[in-house]
Amino acid sequence: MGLSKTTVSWVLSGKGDEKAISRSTQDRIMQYAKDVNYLPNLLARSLNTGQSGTLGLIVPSIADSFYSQMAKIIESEAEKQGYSLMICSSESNQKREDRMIGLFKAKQVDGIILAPAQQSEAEVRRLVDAKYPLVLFDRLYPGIAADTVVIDNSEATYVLTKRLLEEGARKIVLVTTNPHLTIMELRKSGFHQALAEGGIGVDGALCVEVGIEDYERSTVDGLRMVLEQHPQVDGLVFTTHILAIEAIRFFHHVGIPLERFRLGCVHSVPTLQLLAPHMNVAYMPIEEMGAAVVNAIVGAMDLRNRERAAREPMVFGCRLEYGR
Amino acid sequence: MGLSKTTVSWVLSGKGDEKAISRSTQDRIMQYAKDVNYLPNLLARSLNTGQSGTLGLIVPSIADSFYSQMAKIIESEAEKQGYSLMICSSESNQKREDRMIGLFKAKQVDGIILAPAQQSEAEVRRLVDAKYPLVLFDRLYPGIAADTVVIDNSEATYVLTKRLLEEGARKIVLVTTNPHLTIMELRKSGFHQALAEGGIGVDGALCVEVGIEDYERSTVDGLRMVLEQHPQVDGLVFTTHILAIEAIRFFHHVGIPLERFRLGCVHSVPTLQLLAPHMNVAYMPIEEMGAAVVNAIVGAMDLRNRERAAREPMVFGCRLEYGR
DNA sequence: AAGGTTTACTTAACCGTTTAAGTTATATTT
DNA sequence: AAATATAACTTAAACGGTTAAGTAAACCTT
Repeated sequence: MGLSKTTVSWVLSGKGDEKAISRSTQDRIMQYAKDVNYLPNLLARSLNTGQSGTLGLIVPSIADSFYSQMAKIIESEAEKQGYSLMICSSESNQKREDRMIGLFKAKQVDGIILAPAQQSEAEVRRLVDAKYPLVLFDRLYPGIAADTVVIDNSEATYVLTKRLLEEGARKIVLVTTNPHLTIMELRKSGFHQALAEGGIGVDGALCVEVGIEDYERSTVDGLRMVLEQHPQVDGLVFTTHILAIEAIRFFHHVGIPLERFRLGCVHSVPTLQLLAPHMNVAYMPIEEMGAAVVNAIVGAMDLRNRERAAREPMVFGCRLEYGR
Repeated sequence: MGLSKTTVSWVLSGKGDEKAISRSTQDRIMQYAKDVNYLPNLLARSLNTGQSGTLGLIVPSIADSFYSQMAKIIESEAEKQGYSLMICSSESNQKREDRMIGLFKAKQVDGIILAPAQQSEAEVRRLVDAKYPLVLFDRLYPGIAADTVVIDNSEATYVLTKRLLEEGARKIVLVTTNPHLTIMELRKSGFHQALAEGGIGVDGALCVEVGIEDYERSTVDGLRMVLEQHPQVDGLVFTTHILAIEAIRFFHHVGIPLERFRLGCVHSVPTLQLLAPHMNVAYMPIEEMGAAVVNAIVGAMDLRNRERAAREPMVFGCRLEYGR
């Protein structure tokens, strides 16, 4: 074209007027770009500017409806802010997660949004120490000063359990999983608190802890055992929809009518209320949390290398929907 | 360190011996890399090598369980082959999809895996013409010579419909959506063929076409209308699980017992068989399709710029699971 | 008419890698 | 002892952009 790449770069990035490039040259460049379907090489641009315009999202399982919905919201929120999103699924595997964090760093993503697989802190702490823009969600790391977005975990089970008590349940089982996660401890403590306030001793609190691998069998075994030992169980609180579905499957299978139990569940899927119309559900506010996550990561990126105040987790209340 | 970056680059990329770098120097470099937690800048590497080691995946909706499961499989298959995956959700929006294709090209992804939002060919054809490595799935473009992975769409509804006929259904409604998609035409034609072979005139074939936006209302309205006009309907074939779930919700809501109908559905979710135990389901072989997609894209990348034979779509049969 | 501004560009360095093509000192061959 | 090979590196260019600094001509000022 007989023009330096500087001129072309200026024009294409909209600095033509500012840099006093003549109208005719600008038009010529724009026309040519259109003709050859020019697309900038974003790798080159990022290498130069140090910003990739990409956020990384790591979730335990993209096939889980909660995380895939979050991913959807986060992607659209990120797009609004001019960022694109790389999504990876750690499959609840710490090794994979660590590899993915490394990959994201190597690919120079501007910030990482992470719902960690386990409660392990090592890699998370390294990110924080390196002042890498990071937002955690659906997990709590009490000792780590990273922005965090969570639901009010103890409140969710607290309100659900209270509700079951109001409905007349007297012998309630908590069905939970991943007990090493802080969020699950909190869900358990909300359950306990409601029981205590309801005049039911926490000592007698029943709890089925389901292993996350082979949770199908594990749920069935746990339920069978607790129901054998405590036939008078009349309420079930599930800490996640997956457990509720497995339990429903089990009850269908063995022919125990669901109506025998008052039910509560943290989070849900569209079919759950069809399966158990009297299920009380604490819905996670996915849209709000997705927006909060993206706002937080953008904030963290703006403040990169400046001092960040150690912030309190952003805690979102759940929307309660009562079963009939 | 007092060494040229060439030396360092060679050692770090494992060419130390080949390039005759002394053991002590190699050790020193490796040790230093470990000490400073060195991570290569993959942008720079990609800029240089022309390969980003990244595949792009665009699905109509990452929150849809079919696509999120596919995404999960594709990601793990891609990882096996040494590629990482960028996932984007077009939200069934052609503009968004086009933007994402552009973004992927600009980010120099090595290949694009696409389940297009609409039947529109323009952008897809441009990719093919530019010999951009591309694999399509869950969509058919009869005129386009790109690798394609689909289920046997007409077979799926054909077998399901046959099954309903065997079960004694005589007045079967097809509940479908997105009629402009070739895959949906095929599903309809499979339905028609089974009816014809079953001695039921295709002329009398009933079909509810649900709009994809506000499909909840649209499903309800369509079902209500067809049941009013044809009270003797005794079978329903759904071209996707979403429609089946909405229909079940509707029947629950208005108090029509599901058992009145023989049921069939293309694809399913774990809760569907709980909701309707007599639902016959044509399961998409997600693992196989995911592996096929990744193998195809890797093949397309290897052949980049060489002539590619115009290939037939890779058609996968569905696994049928009969309701009880 | 000398000096200053503005217009319309170009040069060159840089981002962090890879890689073809040197370079220098030492070891081996004839 | 001269020629040749090998070991152990270094130099410089390239990938495709961005950007600070430079330049030459045209125009404006006093």
